[in-house]
Amino acid sequence: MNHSGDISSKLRRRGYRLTPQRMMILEAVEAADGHISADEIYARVCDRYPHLNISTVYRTFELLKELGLVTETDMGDGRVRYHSIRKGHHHHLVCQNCGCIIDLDEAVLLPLKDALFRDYGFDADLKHLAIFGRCSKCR
Amino acid sequence: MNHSGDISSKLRRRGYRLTPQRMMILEAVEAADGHISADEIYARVCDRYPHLNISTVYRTFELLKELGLVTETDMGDGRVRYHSIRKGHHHHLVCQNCGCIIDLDEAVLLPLKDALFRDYGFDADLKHLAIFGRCSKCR
DNA sequence: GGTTTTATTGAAACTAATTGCAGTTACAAT
DNA sequence: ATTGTAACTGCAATTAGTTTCAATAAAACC
Repeated sequence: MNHSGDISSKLRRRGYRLTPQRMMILEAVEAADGHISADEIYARVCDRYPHLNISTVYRTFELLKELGLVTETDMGDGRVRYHSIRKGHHHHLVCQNCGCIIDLDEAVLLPLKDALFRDYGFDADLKHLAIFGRCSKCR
Repeated sequence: MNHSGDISSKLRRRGYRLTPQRMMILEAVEAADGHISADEIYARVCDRYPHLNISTVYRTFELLKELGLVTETDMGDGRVRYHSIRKGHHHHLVCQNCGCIIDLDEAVLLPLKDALFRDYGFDADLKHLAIFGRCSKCR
């Protein structure tokens, strides 16, 4: 269940370091079931390791994103949320009226991804996406 | 060329008021060629009408968005940009490596919009969208 | 025109996120 | 084991955007 080994080497191979802060933040993201905000991670890690700065949390997420270990989604509620990539790709339909969130299968977006690649040579990063609109109830 | 008449009635019909601030902000958005940030609008309007508050700019954009007069796009550079709807719909491919922006025809997204409606009953608001990824040069 | 109602504004406080910098520390090389 | 150095951290300041609230002013009604 513990992946700190391969993450550690993944970091080191690129010249990054595995610090206690990073370990604890990564652990907390893996432990979280679902999408979690920087604030929430900060609060959870602070319980056990009080001397942590919120900016370190943001910078760690930046790094984890770069390494492809987490994805970032803006659900439109004013705070960005993060999600471990090991828990699978998925997307969201966010209703602008009632705020409900519908999980979306990746397959629906594949035709778009293909079209962008074919027509524009653009490799779209659709790992995590939120599409806004109106759900069936609110239409 | 002047639309303040029909905008004025559009506002009043919904119980909103046409204030000098709103007129000047809307004028500035129409005059801008392309996407413009709240800051830039604020600076431009302030030249002629110095007693304007930045929060009024944000609130006005919120309102104009609601009325469907402008759209909002996050190009990923840390500030949201606005665009008059009268200058046409379009979308963007934003390269996460070199930062270049490719204009995208609306038609490419129609199949996705249709699929979301058909499969999920979700009416996606794809008026303005930025898709991130890697352009042909940076792949 | 004058009065009233209530949407709107400006100012200031606040939140989420980012940045610059000086001091610290992981870890590779000795 | 010690050292050198570049990566990293905490702190404080900054930025984009939002919210609160008292004062103001559109526009509807007389």
